[in-house]
Amino acid sequence: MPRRTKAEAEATREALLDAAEDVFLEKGVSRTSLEHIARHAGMTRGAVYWHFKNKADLFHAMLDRVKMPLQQIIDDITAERQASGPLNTLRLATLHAFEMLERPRSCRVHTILIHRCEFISDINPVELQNRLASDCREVVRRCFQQAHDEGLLIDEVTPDVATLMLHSMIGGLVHDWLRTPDNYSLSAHGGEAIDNLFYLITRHAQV
Amino acid sequence: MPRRTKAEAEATREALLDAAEDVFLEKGVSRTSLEHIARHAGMTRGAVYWHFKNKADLFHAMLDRVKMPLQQIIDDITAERQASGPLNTLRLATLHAFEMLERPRSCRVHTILIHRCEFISDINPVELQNRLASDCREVVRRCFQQAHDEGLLIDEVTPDVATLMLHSMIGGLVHDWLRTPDNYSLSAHGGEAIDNLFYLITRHAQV
DNA sequence: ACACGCATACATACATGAATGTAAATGCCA
DNA sequence: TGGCATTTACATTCATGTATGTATGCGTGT
Repeated sequence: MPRRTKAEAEATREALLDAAEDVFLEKGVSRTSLEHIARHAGMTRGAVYWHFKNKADLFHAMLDRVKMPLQQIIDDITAERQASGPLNTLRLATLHAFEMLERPRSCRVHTILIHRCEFISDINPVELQNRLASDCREVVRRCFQQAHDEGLLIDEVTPDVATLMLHSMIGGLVHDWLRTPDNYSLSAHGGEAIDNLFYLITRHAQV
Repeated sequence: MPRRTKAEAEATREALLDAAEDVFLEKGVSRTSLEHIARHAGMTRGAVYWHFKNKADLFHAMLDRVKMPLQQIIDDITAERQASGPLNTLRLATLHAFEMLERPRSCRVHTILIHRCEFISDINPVELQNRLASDCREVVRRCFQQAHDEGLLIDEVTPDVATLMLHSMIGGLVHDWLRTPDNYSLSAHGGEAIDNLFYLITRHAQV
């Protein structure tokens, strides 16, 4: 059994995570055995246990390889708050999250999270999503509140309604797209829907 | 083992399906054993196998107990096409689907389908959802096309964009709600978002 | 109405395979 | 040489599907 360098061990760990992405995506998390992941990576099951405590640990490590789209939106909003106005901030943050999500690994991992897993030991993917959704909704609502206070939203749309509409549309676009990510571009289609929504709720100068 | 009457046997079958809903919801489909379902129903595993071929068969029977929200929308649109104008037809169909989804069994079964299962033998829940989504999108798009042809949509919104927005919003609202169905009313919140969307895309008389 | 025999609707037993986690072995390199 | 990063071996549990057992309902004939 050749002893490995640190770099080689790290490469093994990455190979296992890559394999997990592929196999989880293909078979779903529950029906994937650690043996299968190991073989897919050209290793044995012992190597999986050397690097990860169990399937849940492996799953967590896989999730940590990407940033959640809603977390991406929160970060962008927080970072760009003063940059280009609240509505544009929101819009750009959403479009950016779509772009990030279209990266192969992000797409894979999020498909697994949304469509390929139920519970993993003590991990509840639904709660994970819920927490992020709540956080994001709050950040978005504050941004819409600011837009409203600055008179940028049309009168008929409150910050709460705007938040509800944007948030649900993002969720629907992402879930739909993740079901068949090769069929169309999230950025293009999703971006179009989002741009239209912002157009509709934005107060335009009267001419 | 006393032989049961036909009515009793049917009651057993229903009890098993009820148990499946409860246990699948609690533990996810993959991690639920048929033994657990049987016990939950006060039966043994033999009873499950008498009534259902396997877990997939049981799962299918459970799904057949409810109508999918998107199928509900398709049916309503098809049935009410000439009734009250395309936009109102769409709107009412959507609100109706939300109402139906709020029924306890519908809520349970859809939560299981969306958030509690990966693959079940040869069943792919994602494909199931995809097929319905495609069908519904097509029906909705035709309805929006009709509205557009009758000059009911504002100029800036094409039937395709309207379809994309409505469809993704419905999806997002439903997915979000199913994660915490006890926290708020889908009909109320979802209905509000939908009403606002229709308000925004409808051409209003100029005064 | 009653008796009989078959079939049903379960409960229980059996056989098997798969997956997990842990322990022990391995070989190489710092 | 010791220890690391793996491979291999071991022990156990769980879940599945199938086979078998059981007591009664049901249908039919008298």
